[in-house]
Amino acid sequence: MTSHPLPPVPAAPSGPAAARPAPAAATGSAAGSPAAADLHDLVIDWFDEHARDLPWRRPDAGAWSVMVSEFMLQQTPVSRVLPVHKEWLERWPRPADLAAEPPGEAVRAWGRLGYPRRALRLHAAATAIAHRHDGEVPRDHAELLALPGIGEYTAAAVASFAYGQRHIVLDTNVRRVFARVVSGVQYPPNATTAAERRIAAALLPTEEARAARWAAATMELGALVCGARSPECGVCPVAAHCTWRLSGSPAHDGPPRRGQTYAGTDRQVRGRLLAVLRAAPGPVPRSALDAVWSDAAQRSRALFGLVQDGLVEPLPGERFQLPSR
DNA sequence: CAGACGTGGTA
DNA sequence: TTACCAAGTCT
Repeated sequence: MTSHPLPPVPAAPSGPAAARPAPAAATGSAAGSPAAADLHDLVIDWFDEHARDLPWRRPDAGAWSVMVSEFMLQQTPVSRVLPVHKEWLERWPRPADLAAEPPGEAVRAWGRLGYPRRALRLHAAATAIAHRHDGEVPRDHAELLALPGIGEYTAAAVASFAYGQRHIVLDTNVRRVFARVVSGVQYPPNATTAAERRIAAALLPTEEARAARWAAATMELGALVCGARSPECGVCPVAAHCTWRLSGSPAHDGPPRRGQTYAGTDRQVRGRLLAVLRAAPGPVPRSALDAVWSDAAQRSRALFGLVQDGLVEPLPGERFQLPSR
């Protein structure tokens, strides 16, 4: 089954509004349709053959490895997570190992992954696990959701990937795949909608292990084939079933999808400030922090914010360090 | 619900 | 070079 013969995929129409095949008009919920089972086979077979060999997917990877990877992968590419995840698991093999160190060490080891509050939350989550869950990453979705830094997606991802449970795992990759294959649009809405959850629920395989496999497979398909910028329909296992493609791959219409500026923002200043703290072995004087940004007002605002967020600890004598507790 | 929150790669 | 994008969460 690893050599599932992919059906030949006709080239996408390149001309203007060239004769488009009638959009497989809303054939209704894919729920009961036999097409659902077909999709499962096609995507899972593709996954069997093309899934990346990632550390947190190996048989010997425990729930903690999966959980750490999920935190790191929130808004950060796999390629950048790989080396840091390895360091973390070697240094802190279990939640209790991380919990035993000050949160500042988590922030320091987070390096340049970005969004360092995730490091703080992961440390807090590890502490909660050590104290209230006997050191074991909880299996229960609600208990996972109650941990800091774990939201709807991550709770479902850990329960599904680490424990093989049946959950709706809706991340940006899966949402994009469903938007195209099922809804026939290029991109999903900005925020997850009830309609998307309904589609995901209808498509989720009944059998538990298969549901977990499906979750990982659809995510991987979105990451490797059905990319945001360059969908490679030529190698897509479900191109023949893709509503978006069958309707001529219409471009996204509506308001711009995002708008994420960075240069000159408080975020950039925070990043520079924290970089100084991470590089220093101990407390640093305010003068060292003053050097990273010329605008004094913005600088102090950013520093204040970091202290408020618990990412920086102020010390007597105008000195600062990463949080010691 | 919109906006804040880091960083670096790619088109 | 600018702009978008990368396995979200929290307020």
